[in-house]
Amino acid sequence: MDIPKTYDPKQAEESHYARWEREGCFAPEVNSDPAAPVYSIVIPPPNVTGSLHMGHALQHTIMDVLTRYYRMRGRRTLWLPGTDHAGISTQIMVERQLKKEEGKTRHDIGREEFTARVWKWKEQYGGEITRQMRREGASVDWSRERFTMDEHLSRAVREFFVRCYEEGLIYRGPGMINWCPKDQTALSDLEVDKESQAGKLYYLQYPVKGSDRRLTVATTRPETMLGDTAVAVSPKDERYADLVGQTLLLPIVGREIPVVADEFVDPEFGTGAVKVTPAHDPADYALGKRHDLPQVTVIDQHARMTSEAGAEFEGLDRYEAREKVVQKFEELGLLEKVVDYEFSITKCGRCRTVIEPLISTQWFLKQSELGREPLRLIREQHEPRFVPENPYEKVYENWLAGLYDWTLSRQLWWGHRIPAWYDGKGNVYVARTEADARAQAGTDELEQDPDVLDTWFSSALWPISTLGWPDEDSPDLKTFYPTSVLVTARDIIFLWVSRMMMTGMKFAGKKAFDDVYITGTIFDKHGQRMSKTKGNGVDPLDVFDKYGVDATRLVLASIGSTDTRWNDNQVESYRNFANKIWNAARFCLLNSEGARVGHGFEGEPKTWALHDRWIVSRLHKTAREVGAAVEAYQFHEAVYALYHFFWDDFCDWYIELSKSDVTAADASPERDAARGRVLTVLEQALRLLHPFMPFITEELWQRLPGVGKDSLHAAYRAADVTPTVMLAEFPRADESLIDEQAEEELRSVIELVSRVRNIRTELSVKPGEYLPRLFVGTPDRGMRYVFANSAEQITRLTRASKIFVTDRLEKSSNGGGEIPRASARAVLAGGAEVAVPLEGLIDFAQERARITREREKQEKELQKAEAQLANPQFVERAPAEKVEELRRRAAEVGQRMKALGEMLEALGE
RNA sequence: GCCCGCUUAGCUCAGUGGUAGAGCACACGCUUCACACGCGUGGGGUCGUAGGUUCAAGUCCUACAGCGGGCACCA
Repeated sequence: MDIPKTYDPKQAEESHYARWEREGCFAPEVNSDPAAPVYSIVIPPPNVTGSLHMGHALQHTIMDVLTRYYRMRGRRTLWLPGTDHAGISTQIMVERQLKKEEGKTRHDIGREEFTARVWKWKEQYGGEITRQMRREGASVDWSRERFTMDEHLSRAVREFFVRCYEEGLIYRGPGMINWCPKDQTALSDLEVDKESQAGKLYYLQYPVKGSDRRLTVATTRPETMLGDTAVAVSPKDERYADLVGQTLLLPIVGREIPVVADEFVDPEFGTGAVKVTPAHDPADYALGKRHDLPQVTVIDQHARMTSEAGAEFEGLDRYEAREKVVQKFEELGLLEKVVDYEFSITKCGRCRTVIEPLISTQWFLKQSELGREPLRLIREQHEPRFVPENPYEKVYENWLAGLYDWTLSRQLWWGHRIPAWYDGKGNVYVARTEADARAQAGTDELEQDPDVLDTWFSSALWPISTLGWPDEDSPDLKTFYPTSVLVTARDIIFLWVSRMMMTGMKFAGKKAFDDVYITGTIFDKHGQRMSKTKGNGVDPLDVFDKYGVDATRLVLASIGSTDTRWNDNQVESYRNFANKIWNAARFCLLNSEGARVGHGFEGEPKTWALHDRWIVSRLHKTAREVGAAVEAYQFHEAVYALYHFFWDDFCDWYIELSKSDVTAADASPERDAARGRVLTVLEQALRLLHPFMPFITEELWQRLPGVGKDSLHAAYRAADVTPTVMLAEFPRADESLIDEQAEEELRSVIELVSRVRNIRTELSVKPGEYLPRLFVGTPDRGMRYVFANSAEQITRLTRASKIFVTDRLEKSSNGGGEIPRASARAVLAGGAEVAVPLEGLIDFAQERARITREREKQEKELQKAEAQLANPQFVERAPAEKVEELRRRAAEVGQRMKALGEMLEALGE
C-alpha cells in the first residue's frame, strides 16, 4: 500500500464532497428511521453578492459540527442553505456594471430590463458563497437551497405584508426617516451607523422681536437654520422664562418664529436654547409635533438646498450652504463663536454617505406589537436560550423592550415590490395579487407602488418561509420547525434573531429556534476588527490553501463564542495534528495485513491486556466528553479532548505500547489481533473526529479494512449510499468499559517510563545507549504485577536491557544483584521507587543536586499541606473528604521525602 | 450617562471554591524502522490593582484601572 508520509489536504478535500452531495447524504431523507428525532438549522442567509469571510467560516464550522454530530447520532438532520437578495448592494453592483459596460443608468433601460439584468447577474455571480461552502465541507441540503426572491418566498413576503396591513400593524404615512442622498432611498435605523467625528459647534444669535436682545443657539448644522420654525428652552430655565411665548426674527430668512418651552431641552447643554428644525432632525420632528410647529423642508433628496431655503441658497450642496450661512451670520454680526466639537454623525451602512434625516411618506411596521410575544417569552421563560447567555439575553431583551416603527419601503428596483396599488383617486388597495387588488378596487386602472421592501423584511421570515410557509400544512414546516438553533454573529441579533422570533411566533405560533448561538468576533493579530476598507482581513480560502480545511475548522471550532485575535500559529499546530492523524493511520495501515476493524477485542474486558483496557476506557471517556461538550456548545472542550486523546493517549502511548505486537515479523493470531485493535481504536477515533474534520477522517476511513455498510448507524443502513464515516454512528460512551483501575495502573507505567527518561536526559545518557538494569520496588503486590507484566514495554520505551521488580529496593534478593551506590533514583506517585544503575556514567554531584531539587519541591508541597492540616478550622469546617484527601496527599509526599532522603544517603551525603 | 464582557506563561487562549493548564514560542538532546508538520526532556505565572466573604479565592462580592462592546444622549 502506498501512503505518502505527509498528509495532503487538497487531495482529500477534492475527493469526497461531490459524492456525499450526489448520493444525498446531506438530506434528511437519508435517514430511514421514522421515529428518529429531528435536528434542524436554517443558515442565516448570507448576502448573495458576498464572498466568504472569516466570520462566515466560523459560523459555518459551528453549524456543520452540530449537523454532522447529530446526524451521526441518528437524528433526522436538516441544515438548510440559501442567500438573501441584498437589495441595495446588488442593485448598486449591477448599476455600476451597467455604467461601466454600456455607459447607461438604470433609468435608461427601464425597470423591467434592469430587473432582468439583476437576475442575470445573480445567476452568473451570485453562486460564489455557495461554491465556497462546498469547499468548507458544509453538509447542507442543497436540494432545499432557498433564495429570498424565489417565487415561494416572495409569496410569503406578500402574505406577511397583507396580514399585517389588515391587522393595522403596517401603515403608510409621512414620517422622519433616514435618507441616503447617494443611494436615493430610505433606510431603517439598523442600516445606518453612527460614527463620532471631529466638527464644530456654531453659536448663532437670533434677534428677539421688538427688543435688542438676542437669543443664542448652538448647532453643528448651521445650514438647517434656514428651516427653523422655533427655538426651544427648558420650562425650568429661569434665564429664558420671560422669552417663552415671544417671537424671534430668524436671520437671513426673516421668518418670525416662536420661543417654546419643552422638557426635552437640557438647560446645562450648550446655551440651553435649541433651534428647532422639524423637517431635518428626528428630535426636532418630535418636538415640532408636540408644539404643532410648521415643517419647512430646506434640503432635498439630493442633499441640496430647496427653494424654501431662499433663492441665494437654492441648489447649493448642504456643505456649501453651511459655509455660506456661517459667512452670512458673520457679516450680520450674529455669529457669537465657533468651537471645536466632537459629535456623532449618521452614515449609510452601505456607502458611508452622511444620512439626511427627511420627512417622507413611507410604509412602516409597528414592530412593538410584533415584539410583544417574544419579549414575554424571553422574560418569563428565557427562551430562546442564548449561548453564551451573557450578555446576549439581555441585549436581546432590551432591544425588544424598546422597539419602534420600522421603515419598510425602499426606493429601489431590486426586491419584493410592495403589494399595494393606487387608483388615482388617492385610494390604496393592499392585496396578495394584482387581481385581488382590482377586485377590491372595482377597476383595472391601478398602479402598483413603485417601492420595494427592506431585504430584512424577507429575512425575517426565513425560518418559516424556507420550510414552506404560508402553506401551513407544508411537510417540512411540520417536521423541521421550530429549528434547533440559530448560529450567527452578535451584530445580527436585532436584524435577524429578534425579527425571526417575531414572525415565527406570529405566523407559526412557536419560537423560531430553541437556542441562539452567538459566535465570537475574529480580529487581526493587532486586535483590530477585520474589514475590507482596512484591508486587514484574513481570507479563509487562503488559510484553507495553506493549512487545509480540517485544520482551519479545528481552530474555528475552538474559537466558538470567544473574541479572538487570529493567529496562523494555531492553524499550523492543527495542520500538524492532521498530519499526526495521517501518520498514525499510516502506521496502522502499513501493519494491517491479516487484520480488520472490529476484531481483536474479543472476550471479557477483564481478560484483556492492561494497555488495551486502558485505551478502551480512554476512548469511551473521550466519546462521553466530546458528546457532552458538543451538546453544550463547548466546542473548545471537544477539540481539546480529541486532540489529547488522539495525540497523547493513542499515538504516544497506545501505539507505542502495542508496537512490538503489531510489528511482529511473523504472522500469528496474536499479531493480527493486536493489529485489529489499533485499527479498531483508530476507526472509532475517526468517527469522533469526523464532525470537526470531515475530509481527513473520510479519506482515511475509506481505506480501513473491514468498514462497510455494517459500520453505518442503523438509521442509514437502508440508504443507497457508499458507506461513509459521516453516516457511521458517533461512538456512544459505554460506562461499563470505563475502567478507572486500568487507567490508574497505566498511569503508573507511564510515570515510570517518564521518570526513567527524565533520568536519562538529566544525566546525559546518550539516546542510543541501553541502560543495563532497571530496578523498581514497591510493597504493593498489584503494582508489582503491573510492572512485571509490562516489562517488555517498559524496557523498550526506556531503552533498558532488563527490569527487576521487587518489594523493596534496598534488598539483596531482588534477582538483579545488589543495587550499586552509583544509581540514579526516583520515587513515583504511588510510592514505588526506581533505581537506574549507571556505573561509570553517573556524576554523583549532579545526581545529588537533581534529587535535592526534587526534594525541595516536595518539601514545599508538604509544608503547605501540613500548615493547612494544622489549622483546626480547616479540619472542622471543610468537608471530610477534602480533609481526608489532603491527609492522604501529605502522607504520600512524606513517604517520597523519606525515600528521597534515603537516596541522598545512598549517594553518599 | 446606563448596562455588559474581558484582563491568567513571551504570544493566542482554557480553567467546575480545594496541588495553576494547553498550543505556539523558548532551551537542550535526537536521521529511535508512522510522522522533523516528528521524538524525548526541560525552563517559564505573587492569575490587572485594592479591599471583602470563606477553613480555603484565578474562581464569589465591592471599588478602581486598562481594553472592548451595546444602549441612550450628542442643540
